[in-house]
Amino acid sequence: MATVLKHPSSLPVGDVIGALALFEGLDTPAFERLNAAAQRLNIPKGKLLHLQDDPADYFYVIVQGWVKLFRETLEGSEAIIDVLTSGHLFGENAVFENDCYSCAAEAIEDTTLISLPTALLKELIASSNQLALNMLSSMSRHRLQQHREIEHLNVQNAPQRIGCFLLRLCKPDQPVPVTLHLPYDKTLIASRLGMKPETFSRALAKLKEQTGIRIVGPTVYIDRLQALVSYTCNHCSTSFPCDDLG
Amino acid sequence: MATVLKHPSSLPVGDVIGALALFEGLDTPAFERLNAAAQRLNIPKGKLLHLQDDPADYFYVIVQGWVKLFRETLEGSEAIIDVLTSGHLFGENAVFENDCYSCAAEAIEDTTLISLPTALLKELIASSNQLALNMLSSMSRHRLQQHREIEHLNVQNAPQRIGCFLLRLCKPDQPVPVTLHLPYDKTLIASRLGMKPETFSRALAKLKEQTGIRIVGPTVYIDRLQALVSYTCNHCSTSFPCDDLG
DNA sequence: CGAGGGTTTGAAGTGCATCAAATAGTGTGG
DNA sequence: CCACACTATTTGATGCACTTCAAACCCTCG
Repeated sequence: MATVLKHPSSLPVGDVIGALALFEGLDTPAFERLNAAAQRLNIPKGKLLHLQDDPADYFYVIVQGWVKLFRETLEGSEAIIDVLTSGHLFGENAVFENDCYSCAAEAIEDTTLISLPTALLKELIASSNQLALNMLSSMSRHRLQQHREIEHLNVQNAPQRIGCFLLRLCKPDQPVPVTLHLPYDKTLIASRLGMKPETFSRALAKLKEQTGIRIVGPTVYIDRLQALVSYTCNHCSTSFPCDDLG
Repeated sequence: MATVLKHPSSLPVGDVIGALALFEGLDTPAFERLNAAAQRLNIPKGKLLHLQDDPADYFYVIVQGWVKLFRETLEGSEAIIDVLTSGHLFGENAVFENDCYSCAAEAIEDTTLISLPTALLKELIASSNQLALNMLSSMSRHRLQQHREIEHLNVQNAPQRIGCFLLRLCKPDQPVPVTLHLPYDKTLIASRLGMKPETFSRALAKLKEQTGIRIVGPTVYIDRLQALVSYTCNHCSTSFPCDDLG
């Protein structure tokens, strides 16, 4: 397991925090306090950040890298709840949950985080209505996202879930043909989509055959976007481009 | 389809609103405005309340009855997102979503609702930090609930999902042996748990055989709670009693 | 080159869906 | 109170999708 990160971000902590939608419109004193309490962390791939039900003293902003949130059963099987990257937060809703994390979190790539005390967030939310509103809006987006997740698990089959995953990687203004790079291991994407690695591999092959996409290692070429959309989105209540979390 | 409700609730609108955790600690003027804008609605079973993406002028409090929230695909298959009853709210997060509903809603039993204008909620949230905090706490609970839902779909098989559903119907202090009444149609429970009615029927039979529960029509007797818990909860990260939404 | 993890492929099994039909339950009008 | 219609539920037979177990392949990195 690497201890040296490949691409440590060098942005000042304040800039990262300042760019977050969550802290938009926050008054200067509050912002200063956040800034003073923020710590930058470099986390190697594979490192466990916290377990479910751990006491939550800090929440995190991802500067760069990837983090998976998951729940693990007594039997050892795990369900991935979400996989997050730059600009996303996690652990922040512990504030409303007995101050414990509701999921375990693990860095799945070398990752740079900023940690902030949950106690401070709690205090600031209570005193700043602006911050509370931002938080509400962020939660609401997540909630919508979760609704979609549940729908996907129910109504889409394996190749369609993969198609949907690929489409959500497409930037809205990207020119056809689209070239994508899978953001993390196929095994992990599989788990993220609620299937086994073997199933993922076979389902991807089927998707390729059905929609004419080409796959070279971790790179995917989508020559006919429309073919992918019509194979995938007819089985979903939201159609492409289904705007993802900001 | 009945037009007359069986058990129309007769509680004054103000009492119902006043009892909601969402409006706890709200100041009197705000409360008065809500009260003045509230309307009681008697909805017959089967009535569609709104579709996904409909403009959301009102959100609703369930006084009594059952409402399902769902998403429907172009192909006609539907995914149930949640099934709600007395004291639950729905439609309120449209406030953060372009003022449109993110799910369709349908009364699945004769139901009494109170409708409130989303515009008013939006305004009150912006001016009352207390209300914003209450809303955050409600959303956070829902979010946790959704995480569990995703986990269940991923790691539990059909009989276990049913077992989990039954356990969540048990009141925490209920004496063993427990007697439960299924709150709505088996077909609907099936869909709620992401399976077909035929599968539900067979899975329930299997659960019965495995855990010694007895089933008489819509009534379930749980003689050995522990048997049910151990069959069900070992495959989940949360153990009984997994406190549900308040 | 060789070790180890990620990925693919093959063969066999399981769980759930589907289609079809029987049965039970409920509300209706006579 | 009964016969009927209609819906909810169960049961049976069959098929498909996904999983499981096993082995091969590939790629990276020391």
